[in-house]
Amino acid sequence: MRVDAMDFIRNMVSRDLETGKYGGRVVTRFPPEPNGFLHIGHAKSLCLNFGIAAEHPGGRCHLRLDDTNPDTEKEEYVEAMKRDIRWLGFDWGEHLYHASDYFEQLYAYAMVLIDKGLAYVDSSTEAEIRDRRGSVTRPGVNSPFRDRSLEENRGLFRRMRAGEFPDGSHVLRAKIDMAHRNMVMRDPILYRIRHASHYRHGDDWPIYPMYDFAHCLSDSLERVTHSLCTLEFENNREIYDWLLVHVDAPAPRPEQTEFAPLILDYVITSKSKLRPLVEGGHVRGWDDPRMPTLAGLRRRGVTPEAIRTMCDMVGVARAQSRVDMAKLEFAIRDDLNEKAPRAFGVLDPLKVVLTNYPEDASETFTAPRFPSDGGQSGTRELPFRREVFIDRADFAETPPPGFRRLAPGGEVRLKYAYVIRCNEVVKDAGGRVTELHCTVDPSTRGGVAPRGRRVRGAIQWLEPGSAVRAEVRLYDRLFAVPEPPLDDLVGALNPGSEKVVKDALVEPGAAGTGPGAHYQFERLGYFFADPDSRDGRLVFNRTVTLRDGWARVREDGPARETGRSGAAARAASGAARTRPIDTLRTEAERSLFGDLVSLGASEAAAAVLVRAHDLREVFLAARAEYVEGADSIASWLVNEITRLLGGEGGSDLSRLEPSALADLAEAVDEGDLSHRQARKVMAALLLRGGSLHEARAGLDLEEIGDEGALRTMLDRLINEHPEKAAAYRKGQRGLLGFFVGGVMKQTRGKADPRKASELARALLDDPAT
RNA sequence: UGGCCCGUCGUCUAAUGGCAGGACACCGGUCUUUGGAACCGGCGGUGGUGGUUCGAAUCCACCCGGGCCAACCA
Repeated sequence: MRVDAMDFIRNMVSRDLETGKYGGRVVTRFPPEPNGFLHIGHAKSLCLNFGIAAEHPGGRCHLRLDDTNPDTEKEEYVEAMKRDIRWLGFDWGEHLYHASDYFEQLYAYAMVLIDKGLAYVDSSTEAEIRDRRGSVTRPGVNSPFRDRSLEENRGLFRRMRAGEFPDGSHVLRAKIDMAHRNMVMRDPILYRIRHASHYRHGDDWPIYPMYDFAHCLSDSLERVTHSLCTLEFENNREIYDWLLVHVDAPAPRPEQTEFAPLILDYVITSKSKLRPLVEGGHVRGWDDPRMPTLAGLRRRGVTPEAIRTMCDMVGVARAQSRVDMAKLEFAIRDDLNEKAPRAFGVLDPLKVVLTNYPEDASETFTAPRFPSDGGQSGTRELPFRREVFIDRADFAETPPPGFRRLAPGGEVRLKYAYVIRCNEVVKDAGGRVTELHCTVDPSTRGGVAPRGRRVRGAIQWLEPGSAVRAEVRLYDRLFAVPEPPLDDLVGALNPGSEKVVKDALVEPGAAGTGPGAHYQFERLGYFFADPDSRDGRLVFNRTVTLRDGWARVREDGPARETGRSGAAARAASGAARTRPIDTLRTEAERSLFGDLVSLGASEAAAAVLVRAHDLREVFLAARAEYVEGADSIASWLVNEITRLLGGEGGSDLSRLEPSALADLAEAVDEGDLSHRQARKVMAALLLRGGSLHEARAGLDLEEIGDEGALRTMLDRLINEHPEKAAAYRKGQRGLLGFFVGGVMKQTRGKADPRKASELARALLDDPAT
């Protein structure tokens, strides 16, 4: 299952391929720090990075261990990560890298920065550095070591590398700006001294590069094209680019793009938060089937295909989001439905004596391994005798309305065997049901009901002599609440997240099942043979239950929630009308606002001009040349020009001649130029300056206003889409855009949209026109 | 309190100024030797207020809500 939607990152990659930005190369990377286990959140990144690489001929995805912190990293994590990535279905081929292998080159790059006067050795204490960094609202102050000479910095940094200084005595910092609005840019630390043994390089290095320094340069060294990371690194993009530029990294340089991390309801992925759960014995380990780690998911019985499908379903975007567990569950069931053979399992056995079945008789029924609607085939054997066990949950002494299973005096189908009727309920002294006396209907042998008989319920059963014992572990979500509070995870644990059934029964065919087998125990869910299964002892983990329509009916009481949607509720509460002047805070602003309005600007435009003094000056100058057009001029400035200035194109307000703006506004007001044409002209004016006349001359401003031509196109559209025309006439006004848009498309944007729009409306409203 | 980012059905996500669409969930139906699967149908959304435009989810402004940033972690 592949959901074919191009996300914003794939769009960007396609665009870069078209423009030849990277010479046709597509190189991504997956850069985990080997300090823990990979989890479901990593799966999204894995799918994205490896997915994009696989979608392009020659594309590559590097596996890079980001191992620049010797304190936390271990080889065993590297091995675990490789295993998990392969299991998920991805292959880095020969592209396995380690940031720690770049230490020598990184050191050389640091020297480049020092030589350029862009990095210095700071000998302040950690606390001093922190204090001098300022805060988000307060600028920082320069370190007293900031202006050391090049020689001094070079010497100190060399000695740092030589191991002459103790931990914490010096750091290397970039020299940027201690008052920078972005905290990351306030002279970020590039290197720290750490006399620790690195898992790969032992004691070779007493200094270690920081993430910001190592990451962009590692990307560059590997000639990565698209460096994809999660949203929390947004603020780091600025230092990423700064460093590559200032060390003169070769172009084209890698570029960082951020996407929203995968956050699942009822799940947390923070390694540091998960650790206490493992160490506190709240779970069976990092691979506990309730853990969000890939190892845990695997042990739960979740398949790599299911995880990949879920990632596809979730998509990739920049909006913060929380994903409903139902998506993962859907993906799991969707995959396992095709893969898992069916078997009978009884969790809580209840004895059924078939009083009219001969004491010494027995027979064996054959059941399919997969339902007839599934792809695979095969059969299994089910022995049958006078005594069988059914699940206690499939009997109700006083059945609720709609109950389709066994009840006193009622019938149920023992799947693939017989329809039975319950005649007597036997209880112990405590009133607990101990066995049921039933009779089989011999005419239903094989479980088939004769024509005309409708037996709604069909349940699984097992013959005790042949059934095999198994331990079954029923798993549910680890946490009881969708957003577990990080400060009290233990308190948020779901007490029912694991229920162990020691003496469950499974059908004889499951005997000898080795770890790693998937089953669907009919009507119970999907199960996975745990690694604890050995020496004939069977342990099954419930991966996920089956979708259960009956449970929904039962649990949804009469009071279903029918509250208003969030949006409707919000709309009802807020919604105060705001006038432009109300957005102004000071008296001076309001006074200026009044002046602008009296000069002819609209209130909406005036409120913006009050705040933007550069636009205001252009307004004043242009208005002086076209006084009656003050309103138009203000509007152009506030809407179109602001838009162009905010875009990528390199527009510059200083290039705009006020007189050209005045001329343009006048030309539009007098019908000499359509608004659409004027927008093109405006873009040129902001890019290249000059007069209106010059700008117009350099542009193709052809506009098709010929009614006959427009009419021909519209007639055809209406004839080709009679259902749209009818819907429009029925009140679906939005469809006007379909017809106008069609004309615009056909003319490659050259039709006069106003005329096309008017004509379309006329033709649709009155076909006889 | 500063900077940056983000708000589209309950949830996730499309629509690159031109038909607000898909998936999951939910509801109903058909079918059924799994209250499963499959199939059919339904419900349901552009955070708010103004503005620009022939036309706004998309552009502009303000407001509201959310996230990230002040490790010698990544």
